[in-house]
Amino acid sequence: MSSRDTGTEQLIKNTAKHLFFAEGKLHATTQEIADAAGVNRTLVNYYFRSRDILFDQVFNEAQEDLFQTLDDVFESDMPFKEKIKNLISVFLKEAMQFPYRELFIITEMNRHDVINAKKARIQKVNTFLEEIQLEMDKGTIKTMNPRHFAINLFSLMAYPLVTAPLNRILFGMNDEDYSALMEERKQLIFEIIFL
Amino acid sequence: MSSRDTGTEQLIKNTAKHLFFAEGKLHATTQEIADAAGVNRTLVNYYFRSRDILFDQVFNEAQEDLFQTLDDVFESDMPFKEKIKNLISVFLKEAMQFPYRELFIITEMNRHDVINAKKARIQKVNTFLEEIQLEMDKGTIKTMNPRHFAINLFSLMAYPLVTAPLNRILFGMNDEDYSALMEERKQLIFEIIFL
DNA sequence: TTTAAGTTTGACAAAATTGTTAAACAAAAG
DNA sequence: CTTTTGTTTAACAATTTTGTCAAACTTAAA
Repeated sequence: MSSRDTGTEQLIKNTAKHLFFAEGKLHATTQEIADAAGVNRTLVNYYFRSRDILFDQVFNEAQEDLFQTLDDVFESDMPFKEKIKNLISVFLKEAMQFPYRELFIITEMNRHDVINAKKARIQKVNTFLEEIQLEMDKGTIKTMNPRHFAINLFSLMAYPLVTAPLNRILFGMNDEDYSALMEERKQLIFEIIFL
Repeated sequence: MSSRDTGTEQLIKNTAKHLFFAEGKLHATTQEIADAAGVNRTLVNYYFRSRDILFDQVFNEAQEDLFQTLDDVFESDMPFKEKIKNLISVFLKEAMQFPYRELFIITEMNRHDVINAKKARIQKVNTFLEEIQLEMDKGTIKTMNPRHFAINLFSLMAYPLVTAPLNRILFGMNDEDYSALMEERKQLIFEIIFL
């Protein structure tokens, strides 16, 4: 860090994340980011050199944050059911704040050409899948390809928040009502996934 | 139509839809669209006047197509379970071809300021919700807010296709394997939703 | 208080994207 | 064949977005 830190660099980055992940403004311009942050646009270049570099940083941190959250949950020493309950609680909380984070990751992957994950990452996923398989063997959850279990879990958590603007309209609900509906899902998803 | 139809207008629109809905290139430029269609860029202006108008048309048609698909399924005269089986089959097929269509709708809604649905549309949704409620009363499906049932259903169908690029990497699967996994879901989702 | 280093700003330049126009072209109608 | 009408193209213009730079500013250290 430099000798004098005004927090502007973080402010810009956080504002960008808010526009991308929270508001779903997936193609915000540097001007829009600067305006939202209340700073001069050239500061984006001063701190990040270019728009692309800012995007890359946000992209990488989004991935790291997501993986960190999942790792924290899975490397904790709990019985499987507890882990899942915890995962739902933690993930849904983050997803309610940043519903479009995964979407941003996906669309950025589509813009460039798809990257491949680190071996360590894939290993962790496999460990999770094995843990799921173990539960199936125990009979706690319905038998299927463990990937389906993981896919189901994340679909049930993430998608309703992505489609919130559309759902609110179709269901005739305001923000508050819809949030309440999402809260209910913590319990509901757990019940669907097990049993 | 005009006296001489070269099909170029449709070609441009279809190519745009393919970039947006199939490839997830949610912010393709007119040049990228023209290139993908193999036509001169100015034809986009000739046929659509402006980029915005093209986007608006694609947006409206995406919504119409989505709703039409759902209406066709729900206004058909079948028992509930059959309808759902049919919905899964039809929707998943479309979603495999155009995984990002709903996403495009959502992000366009976020770019402008959210529109409100026609009353007729909301009425149809309510009819569907009532039908779900009826099934719950009959005991065919787990009792919950019918909106959850609808949300669960669409989440399980749509999200795995949206996150395909990420999932393929994390699960170490190629396109073919992942498609096979998605095929399996037709049956799987049905089993999760009922019971 | 002067200096030095980082920060912020506005003016400007460059690049990317979109839109316009006139002319060339192609095909159907007269 | 000529005319008419719709289509396509290339050159150009306008706009939007991004990037650069020097000067002004601010604060900490000398």
